[in-house]
Amino acid sequence: MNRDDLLLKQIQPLLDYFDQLIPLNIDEKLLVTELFKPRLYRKRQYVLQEGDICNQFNFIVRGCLRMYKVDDKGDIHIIQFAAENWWLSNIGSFHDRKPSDLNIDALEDTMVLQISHENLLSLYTKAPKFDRIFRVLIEKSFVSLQQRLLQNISSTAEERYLTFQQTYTELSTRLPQTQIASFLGITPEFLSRLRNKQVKRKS
Amino acid sequence: MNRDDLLLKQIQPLLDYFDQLIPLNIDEKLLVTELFKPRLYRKRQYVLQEGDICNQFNFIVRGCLRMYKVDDKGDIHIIQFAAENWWLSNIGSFHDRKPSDLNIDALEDTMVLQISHENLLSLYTKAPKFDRIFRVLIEKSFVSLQQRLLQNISSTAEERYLTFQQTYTELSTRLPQTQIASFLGITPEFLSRLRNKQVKRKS
DNA sequence: ATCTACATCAATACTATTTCTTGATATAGT
DNA sequence: ACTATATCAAGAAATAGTATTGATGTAGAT
Repeated sequence: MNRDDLLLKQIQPLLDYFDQLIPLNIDEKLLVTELFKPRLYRKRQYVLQEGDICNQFNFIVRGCLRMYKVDDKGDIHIIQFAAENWWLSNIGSFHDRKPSDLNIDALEDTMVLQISHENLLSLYTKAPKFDRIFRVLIEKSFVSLQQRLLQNISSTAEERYLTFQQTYTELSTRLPQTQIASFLGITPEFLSRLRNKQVKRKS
Repeated sequence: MNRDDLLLKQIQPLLDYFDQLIPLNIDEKLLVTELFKPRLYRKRQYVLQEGDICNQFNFIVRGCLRMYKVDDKGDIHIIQFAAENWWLSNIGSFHDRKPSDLNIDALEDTMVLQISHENLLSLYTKAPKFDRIFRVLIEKSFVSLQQRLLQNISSTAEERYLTFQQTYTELSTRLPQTQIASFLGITPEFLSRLRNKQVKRKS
């Protein structure tokens, strides 16, 4: 397999993703292949560190990232997980070119396809279809964020955990409970007790 | 503690380091505080990746970095370790602004203070004393590099290991043997046998 | 005032990952 | 042939990460 084939194989999941939203023509596919770069992050590695400007828009090919805020007490609050075929970046920092107050790091070894701010602008210019694609994609993220907020203001931890299990079935078994707890906004101990209750109820 | 105090506390080890070489006046200290940025790298995280231009000069506050070359076979050869109060960067790449053929990554969670190429030039211009400081500091690195080379062309693996133990007593217990082996240019297995021999000889 | 939904702390248990050791066998240079 | 070293594979040991449990505490709702 030569260099081009390898690159194509790495980019394929992203092309598939776009194609499913809105079919691409060959020129658009070529553009994507040019402008997105594959990159491997290893477990625990930072993708974005507080204080830096978020310069990449990330599409996850495999693995899992988390975006979180560290509060004054030093506690971590996970805003979002992103696994296969999800997008993640600090959109605020990315668009306004201002230092990020959030961190992104890898919960597993993670392969992403990333496009820089500059290249994304150039993509929009050269192929306006991507304006639409990225609008759709951000709307999707927006909706799931809204649901999460709603959940948070209206439900107990137990209900939130249940919803999490239903919405992200795979993640709920794949990720360490500590991470899920931090996502739900409870302590790992309490989550452990909730799960215990679940198990007992079933038997 | 407010933001400025925090920053000052983080920068202090570097100010102390400079002060010990050549005392700084208040303006110079202020410059250092402005131009060096603290940054945390996590274990295994890249500080510099082959192909990128080395844009930072790093002072290690705590933790440990390694700089290494990956050869055609994919084997790793460690050129330098750098722990507390040492400097590390790919000077060739840094000065000539050309892609690095070496990698730097973190063996432990590591806090560095780093100055960008641009800011270092500006530091030299604004406070020429730093020309002297950085000359001295590079001379020190140069000397230890020379000694290492001499060792390598003139000694057996066993002798090299002994010298390593004497020169970097702490590192020789702190770092995994795999890393030390790669630094000495032998296999971890062989290092294990050398150590075994040492232990037996003592008893 | 007490009940519910959570938190905190500490100890322990469990699991996975990393690191080290050992034996067997091979090779290149003196 | 001997010495210094490598390679490969298996297993042991050490460390780090994750989960569970008990005891105790607290704020807000009823």
